[in-house]
Amino acid sequence: MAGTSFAEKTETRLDNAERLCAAHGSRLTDLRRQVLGLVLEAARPVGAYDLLDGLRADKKGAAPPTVYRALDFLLEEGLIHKIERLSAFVGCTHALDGSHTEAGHPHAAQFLICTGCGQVTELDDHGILHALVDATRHIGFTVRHSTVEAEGLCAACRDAATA
Amino acid sequence: MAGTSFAEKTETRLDNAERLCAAHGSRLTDLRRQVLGLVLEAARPVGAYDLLDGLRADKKGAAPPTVYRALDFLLEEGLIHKIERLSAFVGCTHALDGSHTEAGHPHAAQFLICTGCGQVTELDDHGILHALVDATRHIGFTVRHSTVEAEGLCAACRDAATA
DNA sequence: TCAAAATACGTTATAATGTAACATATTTGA
DNA sequence: TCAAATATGTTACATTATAACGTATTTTGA
Ligand SMILES: [Zn+2]
Ligand SMILES: [Zn+2]
Ligand SMILES: [Zn+2]
Ligand SMILES: [Zn+2]
Repeated sequence: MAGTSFAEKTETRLDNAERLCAAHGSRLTDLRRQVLGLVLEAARPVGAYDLLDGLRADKKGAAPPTVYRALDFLLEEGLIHKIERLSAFVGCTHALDGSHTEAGHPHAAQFLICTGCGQVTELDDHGILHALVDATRHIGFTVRHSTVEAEGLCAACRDAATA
Repeated sequence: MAGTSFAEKTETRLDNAERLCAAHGSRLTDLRRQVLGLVLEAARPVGAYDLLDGLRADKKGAAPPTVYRALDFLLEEGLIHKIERLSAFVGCTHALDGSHTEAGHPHAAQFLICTGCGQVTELDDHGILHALVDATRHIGFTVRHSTVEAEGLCAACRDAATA
């Protein structure tokens, strides 16, 4: 009926997402919920075609527009982010786990991509955003949306490398 | 012989690029010089396949790997940057115009993309980089490379919009 | 100088990512 | 209940990028 079922933790986050959508007057349909679930269950950023494979376990013959439309919706609702350098998607921890029940609108975030283990960490650092706005204001540029992605090594991978 | 010839200003920058390469022990070959010239003459970020079309004016039958290899070289030399959100390339003003004759190695930069006119401005703002490093250090993440791209309106387009 | 090694380029084929366009189904609201 | 809006299915295609292998050129050192 509602397709695949996910781990409990994921279902909790999906329920959070559903509430956020309802609060915006939008609908987290079964399909969108399923795609979001697939994103959340992945330990790492997932590509659109990996999601498509996941979807096909349930809905044979699903085609790219199906997954891209769901992703567009989830991006607009601020439930996921796209990592541009990887052409891949991650759940928004801010919206789905945070105590910020008011969240769910697109927000500025920063992503730390570990080239060792592939993990991506989401930051929501005001200092970075301020520095960006400061630097752009005095040349008259108005920032509407920002992409900040850093590649490097997480603490665990750095320790493993120097050991 | 050396393919297309470019505007004087471009040739000057190409000569700068050639000096930077020589200083690194690498070679700005005719092909690479031509691709860099095409990037520099474009008023805006250029896609790889637009560059390929440009190349074909001179070398009929050129294929994608030709242009991608040249782009890879130019990226490694720090002579151009890739704008991830646009899958397109721009010359590095820092390396090619700057008084920084020591430049030419990849450096952290920030890009302001105007959605009105398509112009891209390169910043080299230490405050942004510091904010990023500060925010990541205390969670043990080591930044190796950063991508910072902001979309919005440049001063001219903002004025035109509010007029 | 000349051959071996390294570097750069040519060529073909294909992978990976993303959309346009139009048909059908479902939901919403008067 | 029926029209409008929203969501999904389906086909075909556009765009971006790379793998693999062969040839040409340049560099290096004997
Ligand atoms: Zn977020
Ligand atoms: Zn790691
Ligand atoms: Zn630069
Ligand atoms: Zn503008």
